[in-house]
Amino acid sequence: MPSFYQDVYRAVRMIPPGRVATYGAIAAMIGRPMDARAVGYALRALPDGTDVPWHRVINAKGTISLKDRAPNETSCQRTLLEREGVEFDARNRVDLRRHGWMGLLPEP
DNA sequence: CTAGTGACTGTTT
DNA sequence: AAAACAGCCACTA
Repeated sequence: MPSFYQDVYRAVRMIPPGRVATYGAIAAMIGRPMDARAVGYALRALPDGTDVPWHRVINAKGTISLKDRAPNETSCQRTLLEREGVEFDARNRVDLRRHGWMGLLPEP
């Protein structure tokens, strides 16, 4: 099992409720500032029913990815975030200035 | 090993 | 503001 996946999952798990983190933030948190893409890949392979709150991970623009994959899934993610307390604007975008969670603690 | 792909990002048109 | 380009990393064929 690649440690990269475990690192990503661990970082996502420590995201507090009501907050969202960008792929870049997760990548930087695990010590790889330019691995945002790989982070997305790791989350993509994540199975349903996992303990990892993958719905709290969004792209840097504050929008939900997967737009070209399945509108159903994106809607589910938006609903989950709203339930957590995250507010979306008219364009389905999150205000990262308010809900954007900065790792605050870089891992050694 | 090389080549192609992708839940990304920052810079440049 | 939106679209295009290039860069980085992990995975698959």
